[in-house]
Amino acid sequence: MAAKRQTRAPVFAALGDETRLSLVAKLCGGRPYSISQLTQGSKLTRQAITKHLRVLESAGIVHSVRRGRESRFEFDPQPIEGIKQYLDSVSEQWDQALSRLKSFVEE
Amino acid sequence: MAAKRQTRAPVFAALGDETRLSLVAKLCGGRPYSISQLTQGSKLTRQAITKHLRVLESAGIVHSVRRGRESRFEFDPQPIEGIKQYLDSVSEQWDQALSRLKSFVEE
DNA sequence: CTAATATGCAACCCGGCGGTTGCTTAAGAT
DNA sequence: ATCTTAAGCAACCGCCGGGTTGCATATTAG
Repeated sequence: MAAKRQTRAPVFAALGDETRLSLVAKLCGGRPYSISQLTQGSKLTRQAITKHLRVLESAGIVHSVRRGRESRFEFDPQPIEGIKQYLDSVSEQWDQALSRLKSFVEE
Repeated sequence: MAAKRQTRAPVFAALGDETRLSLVAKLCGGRPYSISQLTQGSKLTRQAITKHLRVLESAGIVHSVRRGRESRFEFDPQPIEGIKQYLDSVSEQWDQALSRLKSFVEE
């Protein structure tokens, strides 16, 4: 699974939009929502919401399941876990840099 | 500086680019880098790198300090800590949904 | 002083993104 | 069989983002 590297930028990009963030906020509650349901309350068109959902889907953050005439979207946690790990590694590097600096000053 | 709330989408967007991710990777090591230094090794132009740095700066992830004729960029950890917290809340919601589902199935 | 280095500024190009409108097709409801 | 609701498809639009080139300016080196 080493070939999966360098693929977290699209995940960040997918989350880099307020509309998409609110969609994620709704969907991560566990319950699936149809496109129409997700459009309710939003000032945007159904097609606009659909496009945003496709972006999230391409990033692997959600997936759709056709159910009758509606397609229900469900949350998928793996990509977000992935970027959480990445951010942890960034923080860790930073913390190590800080402690190196501190011990340097102290000596 | 309290009126900064609900502004994590720009942070995600700033990280939604491979070039910017590698800049962050370099800068989070603690050592400041000038624009020319950051351009070294990259196939991009100095101006391209500069633009990326400005994007990161607007998101609060880095800041520049003028030093003589060069401007050195340094990492700033707060915005990334912010989105880490946000992602934690998403994961938490998801986990709670899972456990609710589990206990529902079990009864 | 002069040359070289580091950056800033501005214009420009192109492609993709966010969003809309219009029409079509698929499934339920009556 | 018909009406209605959910969604897909496609074209179109304005705009911003990533990238380049060209030139101007400031600071350091010789």
